[in-house]
Amino acid sequence: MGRGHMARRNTNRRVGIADVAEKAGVSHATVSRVMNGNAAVDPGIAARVRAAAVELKYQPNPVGRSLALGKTDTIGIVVPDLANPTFQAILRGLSIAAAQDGYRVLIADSSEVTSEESILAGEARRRCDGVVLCAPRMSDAELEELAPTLHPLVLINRTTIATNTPSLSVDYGQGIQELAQHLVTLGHRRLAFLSGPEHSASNRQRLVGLDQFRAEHPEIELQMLHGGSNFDSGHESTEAIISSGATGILAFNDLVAMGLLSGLHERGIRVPEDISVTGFDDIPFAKYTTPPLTTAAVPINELGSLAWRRMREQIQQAGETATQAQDEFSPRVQIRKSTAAPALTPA
Amino acid sequence: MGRGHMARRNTNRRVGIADVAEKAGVSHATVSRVMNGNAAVDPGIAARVRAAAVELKYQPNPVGRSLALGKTDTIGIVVPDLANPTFQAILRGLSIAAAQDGYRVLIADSSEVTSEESILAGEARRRCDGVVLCAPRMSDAELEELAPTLHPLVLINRTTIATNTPSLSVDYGQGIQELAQHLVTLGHRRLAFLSGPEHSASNRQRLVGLDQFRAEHPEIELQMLHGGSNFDSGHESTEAIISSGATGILAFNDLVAMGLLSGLHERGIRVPEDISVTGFDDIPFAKYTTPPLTTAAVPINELGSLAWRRMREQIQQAGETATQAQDEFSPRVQIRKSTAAPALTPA
DNA sequence: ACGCTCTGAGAAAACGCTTTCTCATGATTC
DNA sequence: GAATCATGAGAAAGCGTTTTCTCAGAGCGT
Repeated sequence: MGRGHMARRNTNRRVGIADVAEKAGVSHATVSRVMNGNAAVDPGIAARVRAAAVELKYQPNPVGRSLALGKTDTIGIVVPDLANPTFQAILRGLSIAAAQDGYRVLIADSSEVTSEESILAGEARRRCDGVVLCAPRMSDAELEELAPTLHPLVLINRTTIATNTPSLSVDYGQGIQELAQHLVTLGHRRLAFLSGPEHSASNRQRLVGLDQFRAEHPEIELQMLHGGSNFDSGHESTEAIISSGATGILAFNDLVAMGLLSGLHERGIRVPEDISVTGFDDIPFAKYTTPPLTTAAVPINELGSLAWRRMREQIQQAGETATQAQDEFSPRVQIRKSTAAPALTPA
Repeated sequence: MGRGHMARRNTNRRVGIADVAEKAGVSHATVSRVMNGNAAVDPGIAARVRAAAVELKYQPNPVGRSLALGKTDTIGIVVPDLANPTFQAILRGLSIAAAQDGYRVLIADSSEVTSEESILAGEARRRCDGVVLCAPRMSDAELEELAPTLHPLVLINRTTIATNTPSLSVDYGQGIQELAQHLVTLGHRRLAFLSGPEHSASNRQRLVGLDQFRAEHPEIELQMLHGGSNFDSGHESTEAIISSGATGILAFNDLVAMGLLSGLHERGIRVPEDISVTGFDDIPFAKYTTPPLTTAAVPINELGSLAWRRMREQIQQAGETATQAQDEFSPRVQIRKSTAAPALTPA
C-alpha cells in the first residue's frame, strides 16, 4: 500500500486523462474540456487542470481521440513506386502542406504491384481521413469501382466518370507535342519517342498527343520505340536509339532521358550536336545533367500542395456531394542544352 | 416499424462488428473471435460469421482495434528533408520492409527546422508503435533527453550514450579518407573538401576523418571550403573551387558533386582531365552523371530495411531493456569516371 | 423570500474493438 | 446415473478520449 491503491492493470501506464483529473481534483470530463477549450470552465479550475497537465507531462492519446472524434488527422497516399522522383515530390509537397494544417501522411508503396493497389488504398482509407491515390496502371473499371469507397479521395493523373472526386492531372499529350514541335522548329525531321510502361495512363496520353502531332506534321518521321520509366531502361535503349537514325529523341521522362544521355556519352555520341534529347517532368536533377536537359516542366511541388488543398476542401465540406475541381496542369517546355539544331541533314 | 429500432446516432454508419454479429445471430465477442482466430469457435458458427462478414463487406475499424490492443501497427519516421535522396531511400527501404510485416509508416518532415524535431518525434511516437529518427543537427543534449521518451526508437547516423537504442550509422570519416586516398593514389597533391552544413553530425565525422588523413599525409595540401548539402550549393561553389587551385575535389555528397560538375562544365573545365571530383552516398543518379561520379557508396537501401529489422526486434521484445545493436556501415569507394590522374603537375 | 434562468461540473454514454470472466451445455468417467 | 471436465458462447469490462445529459448551486428579478 505504497502510494496509489493497487498496482494498475499494466504496471506503469502512460499518464492518462484520469491521472490529470485526479491530480487536479476534477473529473475526466473537465480535463477534456480545458484541454480542448470546448465548453466554458471556471478559470481557476482550468488553471489547476493545466498545471496538473504540464506537471504530469500529459499528452492526450491520439488513438483514444480518434475513436471518439471519428477522425485521425491523417491522410494516406498510395504511390506505385517511391523511387520515382515524381512521386517523391508529390509526397513531399503533400506532407508539408498537410502538416501546415496539422495533418500527417501515411504512406503506402504498392511497389508497382497493381493488384495490391485497391487493397492498400482501402486499408489506408480506414486508417485515415482521406486518400490520395496515384495509380497510373490501375484499370479504369477497377478505379471506377474503387473510388466511391475511398471518399474523400483525390486522384493524381487519373479521372473518374463521376465528377465528385477531385483530380489533378498533367496534360502529357500537350507537353509531348510541344516538345516535338520544339525539335521540329530546330530543324529536326526524324524523331523518335522512347515510350514508357505499356499500361501507364500517362504514356497513353503521350501517345495520343503524338498521334495528333503526326496528323499535323505528316512530313515528319516519328518512330515509336519501346522503353520503360527509369534510368536503366533509358540506358538500355541506347543502341536502339542510335540505329533508329533519329536526330531528335523524346524520352518518356527525365529519368529515361538521363539514362540515355549517359549511354550516348559512353558511345561518344555528342548531345546535342549529334542527337537532341528531351525529357519530361523537370525533376530537380534535370538542370544538372550534362548537358542540362530540355524537358517539359510540370509544377511538381504545386501538385502535392494542391492535392492537399483539394483534400482539405472535401474533408471540410464532409458529406456534401458537390462536383469537385478537376485540375489540369499544362507542362511548360523548358529549353536547356540537350537540344539544338541537327547537323546538316544527311544526304 | 421500419427495420431497426430507432435510427442510429449517425444516420448511415460504416458497417461494424455489431452488424455482423446481428446478421450471424451471435455476439460481438464471437465475431471478434472468428475474425482474429483467437479462441476456438464452432466451425459452423465460424462459417456463418465469415459469410456474414463478407456479405456485409465488414472490415474491422483499425482505430478501435488499436485502442483495444494498444498498438497501431504503424511506425513513424522523422526526416529533416524529404527532398534529400538519402532520406528518400531510407524511407523507401523502411516502408517496404515494414509493409512486409504488416506495418505502415507515417512520415514527419521537419523541413530542417531543428527546433521542431523533438515535438514531431513525440507526436509521431504517440501515434505509432515506434519511431525512426533522422536528426543530423539535433544537439547531443537534446537527443539524449529525447531518446528515452521515444522508445522503441532507432537512430540513423546518431548514437546515444545509453546503449539501449539501436542505431545505424555510416562511417563517413573512413569513407572520406578512402576517397582522399584514392585521389592521392591517382597522383593528386592539392585537394579541397567542399564541406556540408556546419552543424551536421555527418559533416563533423568527415572533418575528423580528414584531420586524420592530414596527419597521415602531411605532404598533401587539403583546403576546406564552405558549402551546403544540395545541388545549388555545389553549383555556387564552382568559382571558389576553381580559384582554389585544387585538382582533386571531395564534395560533401553526390548532390553537391553534381552541382559542381554542372558548374565546371559550364566554365569549360573538363572532368576528370582538369579536375577530379568525388561525391558521397552513391545515390542512384551518381551512375548517370557525365562523367559518372566516383563516390563512396553507402548501402542506402539496406539502411532502410535494417532500420525496420531493428525496430521490429524492439517491438517484439517489448519491455526488455537489453542493449541494442549499433550497426555501422563502411562505405565502399566506387570508382567511376569523374576521377583520374591530374594533368602534369604545374611547375 | 420564492422561483426562474444560467453557469459549469460530474456521471455516464458513446466511439469500435478485444479479452477476461462466467456460465450453460454436452461429453466423459467411475 | 451422478459427478467431473472440457468446450465454447455471451455478458461485460476495458482501452482513452469526447460529448451529451443531468443536476447542483449561484445570480437575478419580482
